[in-house]
Formats: sequence, C-alpha cells, structure tokens
Amino acid sequence: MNLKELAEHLNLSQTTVSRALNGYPEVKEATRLRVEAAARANNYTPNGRAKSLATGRTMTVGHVIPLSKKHEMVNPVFGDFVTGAAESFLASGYDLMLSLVEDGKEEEHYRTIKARGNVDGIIVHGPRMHDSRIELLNELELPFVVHGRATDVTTPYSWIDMNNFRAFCRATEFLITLGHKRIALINGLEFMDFAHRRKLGYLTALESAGIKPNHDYIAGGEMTEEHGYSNAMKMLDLPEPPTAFLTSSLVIALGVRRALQDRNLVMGRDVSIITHDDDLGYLRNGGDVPIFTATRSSVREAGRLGADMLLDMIANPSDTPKQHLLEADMILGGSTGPAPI
Amino acid sequence: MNLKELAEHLNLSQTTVSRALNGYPEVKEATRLRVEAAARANNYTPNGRAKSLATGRTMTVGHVIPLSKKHEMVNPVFGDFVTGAAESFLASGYDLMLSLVEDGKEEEHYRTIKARGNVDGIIVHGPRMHDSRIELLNELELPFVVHGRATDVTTPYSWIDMNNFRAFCRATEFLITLGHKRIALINGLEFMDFAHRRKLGYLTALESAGIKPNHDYIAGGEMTEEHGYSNAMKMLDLPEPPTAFLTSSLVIALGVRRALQDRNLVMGRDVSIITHDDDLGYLRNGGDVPIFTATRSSVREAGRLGADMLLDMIANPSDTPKQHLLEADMILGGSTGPAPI
DNA sequence: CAAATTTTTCAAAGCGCTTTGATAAATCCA
DNA sequence: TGGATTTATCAAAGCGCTTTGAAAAATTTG
Repeated sequence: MNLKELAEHLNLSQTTVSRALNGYPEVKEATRLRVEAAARANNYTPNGRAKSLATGRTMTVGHVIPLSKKHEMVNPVFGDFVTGAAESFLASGYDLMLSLVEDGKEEEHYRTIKARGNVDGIIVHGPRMHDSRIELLNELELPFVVHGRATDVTTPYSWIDMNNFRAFCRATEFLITLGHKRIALINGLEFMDFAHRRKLGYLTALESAGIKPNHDYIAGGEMTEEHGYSNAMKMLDLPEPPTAFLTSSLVIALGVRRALQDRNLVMGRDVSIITHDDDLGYLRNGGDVPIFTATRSSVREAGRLGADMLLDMIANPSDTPKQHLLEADMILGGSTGPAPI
Repeated sequence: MNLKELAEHLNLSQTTVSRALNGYPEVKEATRLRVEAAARANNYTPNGRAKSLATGRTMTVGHVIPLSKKHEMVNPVFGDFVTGAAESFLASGYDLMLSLVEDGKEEEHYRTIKARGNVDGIIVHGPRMHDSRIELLNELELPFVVHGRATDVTTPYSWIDMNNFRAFCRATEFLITLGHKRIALINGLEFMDFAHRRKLGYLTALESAGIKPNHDYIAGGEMTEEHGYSNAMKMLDLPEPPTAFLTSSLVIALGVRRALQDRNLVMGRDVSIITHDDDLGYLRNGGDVPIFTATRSSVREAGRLGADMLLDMIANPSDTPKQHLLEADMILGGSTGPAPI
C-alpha cells in the first residue's frame, strides 16, 4: 500500500496523511490518530527511495572499506566497529551501506558515491599515512568521519582514533622498566597510519631510554597469526634474540605465543609479550584474568562515538571538523615479567 | 549535474540522453558517443534514488544479521562472507546494505524492509533451528538466500550451507580410528542450526562406533577463545578427562590449546584436537603446515556462491528455490595423534 | 518525386513521496 | 453577527530519473 491508496482509503489528501505521519502540528489530533491507526492496520511504511528523492536526504550512511587485491582481507576490527556504530545509526533511523573499494579505484568510487547520492555521509576505514581519499572527500563536500588518522594530511577533517603513539610508548616504557632491552615490535602493515604511529611510539620510548633500535627486531605485515608466528620464530633464532615482544593485535600475539611454545620458552618468564587489544567480541584477551598484558581500547566504543560524530556532521554541515582521541588502558596480564638475566 | 542539465547542455532531450547512456539501440551512434563524452566530462552519474524510483529496482541487496542483546557479538564469519559476496554483487552493480536486527524485532524489521522497498533481495545470516524469519520472508515475497539452514523449517527456501553434519561425523570417525574413545565437543550455541547439525554428526559417529556419549564432554556457547578455554579446563579436570576435542571454530581451538598448556599436556600427543576451520582471512590455521587437524570450508567461497544465487533469484523471481551444499575438506595438521594408552 | 518506411528525437506522464501556496472550516473578538 | 484570526485540509508542483506514444528527420521504394 502506498500513500495515495492510504489517503483514498481514509478520504483525506496525501498531504494530510503525510503530515499526520511525520508529526507536523497542523493536523488535528483526531485525524492523526485515525491516520496512524490506518497506517498500522495496512502495514504502511513510506517508500524509502521516494522519500529520499523528495527530501534530498537518504537516511543512509556508507562504510567504505579498502579491499586490497594484494592482501585480501577485511580487517576483523571492522565487524566490531560497525556493531558499535550501528547502535547509534539505528537509533537515529539511519541505514548502513557497505562499500568495499578496490585499491586504485578509490577516486572513481568516491566520486560515484557522491554523484549517485545514496548516502548522506560516510565513515572511512583503514586510513594510510598519506591518504588521498581525505582530500578528495573534503573537495566533494560529503560529510565523513575517518576511523583513524592520516599523518601526512594537513587539511582539517573529522576523525576518531585511539592514541596509538601513546599506547605503544607506554607499553615499551613498561617493558624497559622491567629491565628489557631487546624489545621486538611485530606490527601491522607499515603504510597503515595506525602502524606508523605505533612504531613511532615504540621508537620514541626506546630512544628516551637510550636504547638503540635494532632493525632485526621490527616487522610489519598483515596482522595474522602466521605473521606473528613466523616473525617471532625468525627473531628467536637471532644470535641475540629479543626478550620481549610488542604486538599490534591479539591475533599476532597468539602467533608469537605459539612460537615461544615451539622453542620451549615460557611466556612471562623467558620472554614477555605486550599486545594491543581491540577488545573484540569474539576474541577477548582471556576471561576475568587477561592472558596478555595489553593496551586496551574498545573498537566498538570507537564505532559508537564515530557514528555520533557523523550524525552531528550531517545535521550541521557547516560545523568545523571534530576530532576524538581515545586513550588506551594498560591491562596487566600474565605475559610480562622481568627481563631474564 | 543532473540529467536535465546534461540534456540542456547537449541540446538534446532527457529521453535521448537517458537512452544513450543506458545502451538503447534507437539512438544514433554519433549521438551516443557525444553524450557519453559529455557525461564523463561533467562527471555525471544518474541519481540512484531517482533511478530506483523510476525503474522499481533498487540495485541493492541487504545483509541481515542478528544482533542479540544477550550475546552481543557480530560473528567474525560475517566479514569474510561479505567479502566473498561483495565480489559478485559489485561486479553486477549491486550495493550492499547492512541491517543489524535485534532479537525479537525480526518480524517488524523484515516487514519494514519489504515495505520501504530499499532492497531487491536479502541474505539471511545466522539461522536457528526453528527460524520464523524464513516463513515470514517467503510470505513477503522478498527474494532471499539463507547462509545456513533451519532444520525445523519445512517450506522450501534457498540456502547455501556447508555440510556440518558430515564434516563433524567424519572428524569424529577419524578420532575413533586413532583409538580415541573419550571425545569432547566444544560447540557453538546449540540453538544455532549449524551447531545442532555438528552435534548430530558427532553423536552419530559415536553411536556407529558403539561409544556412549557423555554429557560432561559436550559444551555449547558463544564461540570465543574463553569458551574453549574454560570448558576444556573443566573437562580436563574430570576424573576421566577426554583424550580428544572437537571444536566448532579455530578461536575455540585456540582456547582449548591454552588449556592444554596450562595443564602441561602436549597437543597431538596427550590430547588431540580437531577443529572446524572457516578459512578466514585474518585467522588462518597456520601457514603452509596447518596447526590443527581440521575440517575446512571457505566462508568466503560460500559468500561468493550465495551472492550469485541471490542475483539469480532477483533476475528470475518465479524460479523454484535453489540449494547449495558445500563439503568440507579434511586437513591433517599436527594436533592429532593416536589415543594415549 | 511523392508515398511508405525506417531511424532518430522529443514532450509528457509517472514512480511515491514532501512541501508550497491556497482554500475551506472553525474559532475568536468587538 | 460579521469580519479578523486561527486551524485544518487540499490541489498541485517538484525531487531526478525512465518509458510510452507521438512527431520529426532521414532513408527507401515504386
């Protein structure tokens, strides 16, 4: 049933019915009730596309995630972020649209998104250090919020991010306090902005402590268990193996742990591990007692906040960009201990 | 720029421009080229909402995933499935829409989806044994494909599923062949259809071998690492602990492995593990050499096939429902060995 | 070369909604 | 009680596209 039919059925004009359903004040209360009852009885819901066309608002936000042919993986973080964001979006009546964009087709794709006009705003995932998407989006005047930041971009834009630098700086300092000097970093892909910041935090802490960084102790790559495992194995076979590992995700940490087991090393005694923990629903860092000492920051929470920011921007397009920096907690688990002598 | 402006700019009618861009034959080749060039030059892309309204097709498919308040978790499998599906959908020019539906609001939500008319079809995730959504969707005449099945639903519907029964039956048989008699199953939530089928496969294999199932050896729950760990710990503390574990996901298996380590048991020697492996991008079962012996079936592949099925149904709505059952491979890893004497 | 045919282009209607500007009905005030 | 206000309703236009049915232009035919 559409508006016209509903109006005829009620012996009212489309105008009145539309107004009644959208809560305009100029319709008599009695009529409104009658209309609402009829709408419910006939299971009437306005057609979304028609509504969009008439109002100019799509009530839809897009999540754009990079889909690299080279490293084919939708980051697991994405699911949790979206879950958090969905809470806000659903509550405000917004739909979520998913765009998986292949590397190299970004520019074209974003222009199309804008021209087609089927979203009111977008959330940009997986920013790189220099990410051309941001300038493009600013130029396109499509409201957007970036989950993360892009170090090399100087024009202002809205983002929600975790303080990667600080988290990894603190984690490194903590290991140094425990007496560790040979500290390894198993990171994400280094052109990803978050990984870059983490490395910087790590290097800064080492430098402050007067420890010269060792390139053999640093690895970057797709954040899989295998990445953690194989790099840890390689490092453990060095003449001077690290006594502590810093990892960029729980999944990597699991890989490192496996390597320790293969080498008959006891985690927390022979070798320490600190990982960053995104607090994902399906892969928690243990139960009440954390397995790994970790820097923890909930991605789901970031999703919630990011969504709110975007809704704000859509409602007030002329506002200046907003930023939100979340601090990670340091959680003490069983994976760290004093450096062996 | 919109169609009207483009038409004026070209000194042509909207009709001609529209036809030229949509590849209709009744427009002169020279004109078509001129139109296409102008469209490109002016970055013209038809407005999606307007196009939808005019054609009655939305060129959008929805992914509906259950969002339980009780166990707040977007299943990690989802990301990979969508990635696979996106390949097909993008290639066919379809957009993806995400709907996270809270428990108990299903009926209302699906009716709304239909009435609002902003998708041409949907993919249903996470079916339960008796899932009322399926009957509802059949009634609503909205094309849909279920990722998984619903045991108790008798009306025909389209689905893509992995042969959970067979996979777990085979895995259990394999353990029995190795001499194991005390075999545990750490499963997903038992009202989920896939978990139910897996349990059935497990029980059937035990029965064929004349082994009486032991309730203490069976656990169901949210598929987290902690779930695997805590249940394995509990079972290992039994007077007669299991000598082998069957787990429903790699994440659970990691938890079980942690429990073995805590108890100083060697995986593959003291205790065997076979897991199901969805072959997720970010959590592989080791590298070239699998860590766990596993039944493996790619969720991403399922996504690809499921998407194709749905596109088919949208194109040919009168066709009878289609089904697709994928068989899992058995992969031999280092986590299984003969039962200890 | 006019009539018939084919090819190419166009004006206008319609998709289902919102919203403007006008009108009818109800209420107010003197 | 009649004019001024306020309240409640409506007809029609418009959002940007596709598509129908008609007209104009180009081509073919006898």
